[in-house]
Amino acid sequence: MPIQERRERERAERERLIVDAARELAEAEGWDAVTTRRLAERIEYSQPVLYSHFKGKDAIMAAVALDGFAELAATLRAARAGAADANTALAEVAAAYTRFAETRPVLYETMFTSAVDLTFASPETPAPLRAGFAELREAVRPSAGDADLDTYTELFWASLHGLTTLTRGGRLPREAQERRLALLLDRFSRG
Amino acid sequence: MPIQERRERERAERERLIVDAARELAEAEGWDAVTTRRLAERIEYSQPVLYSHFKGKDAIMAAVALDGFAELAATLRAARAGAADANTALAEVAAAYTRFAETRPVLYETMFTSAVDLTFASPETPAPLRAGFAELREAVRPSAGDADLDTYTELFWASLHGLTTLTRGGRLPREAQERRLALLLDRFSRG
DNA sequence: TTCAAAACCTAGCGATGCTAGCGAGGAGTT
DNA sequence: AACTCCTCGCTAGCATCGCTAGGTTTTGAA
Repeated sequence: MPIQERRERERAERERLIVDAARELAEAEGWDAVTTRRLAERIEYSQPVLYSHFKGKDAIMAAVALDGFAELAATLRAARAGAADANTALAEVAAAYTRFAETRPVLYETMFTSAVDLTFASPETPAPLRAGFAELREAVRPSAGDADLDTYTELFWASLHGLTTLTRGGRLPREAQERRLALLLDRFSRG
Repeated sequence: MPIQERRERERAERERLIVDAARELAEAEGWDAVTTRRLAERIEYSQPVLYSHFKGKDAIMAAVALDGFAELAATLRAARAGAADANTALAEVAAAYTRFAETRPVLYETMFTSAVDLTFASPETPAPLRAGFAELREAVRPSAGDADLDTYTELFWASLHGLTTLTRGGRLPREAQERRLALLLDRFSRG
């Protein structure tokens, strides 16, 4: 029955519409400005339609976060692929990471604040998260030495994450960010 | 006129009452459960009294955050003071930091989420923030080498912060936290 | 004792996330 | 082609939120 298929397709399209609209609004004005009423108006449907797709506003935020992880993974992949040797690859990946967080602050915050309770290095982790983690792992692999690779990757990710969030929150002076990154790479490059 | 003094004293006491009650409630049930109505009931005053002390709920959260920074600074100081040599001092400080974040998750999150827009290493920074930063700086000083000390401290702080927030958010497996910490110390201990 | 000025409370506003319940219109059956 | 059913999306409304206006009580001084 192709009718059922068409309906499912249309439903999927509308779900995409919701997530994209939510992300655009959030990135432009923050999540407080993304009310269910505004979001419904934006997609030209009524409010309750949102709840036939998502359990609530939190679930919409989680969907946006997942999109963000997919985009981050792609960004890191591109950065790593375009580098000549291992050390510049690591530097490029780190720079791409902070650039990503800097240019999409709301999206980045959503990715790490929303109630997605899944770990990075786990089998049941969503694919985009695993992909991003894998990119980082390959980037740090040459300098891991005899340390456990996953643990080493986690620490590197945590350092990048700490740098970006503290800088974004105004806790660290933004003008010294490059020096901090250089220091980080210095500590993580030499095996 | 001692009457005026008594009033100011009572006002200060009540403000303390508000902040403490807010913190207790938040640590027990999260900030969403800290409504202005519940908070007012808790301190046995009416709602508008809160607004004669603070501009809004955000300001109350900021006050709680500042208390948290003072407590963190004291914790770090105690950890550093009780260590024999430089390397164990650094390890003790790092352990105390993550323990602090682990045992007071809501407080810690408040400290870094609330809209306090002040940097660590700046003259106009509140004292508790400066004190905490100073403790970290002294802890990492012996291993800073020829790197800029403030930048080095900021990177160390950021790494600790990233580890705690990612672990708390469920992004990193909790059972490997000690190994990550050991790896961090390994990278930051040798000058 | 009177009076002005704080101090504080009751009541209510606008907005939020979310849901109940109804009506229209397409899908399937005879 | 007519009828039934059921999915879909809407209107309307609930409970609760942060916050504020306006009046009432209490307080300290004349």
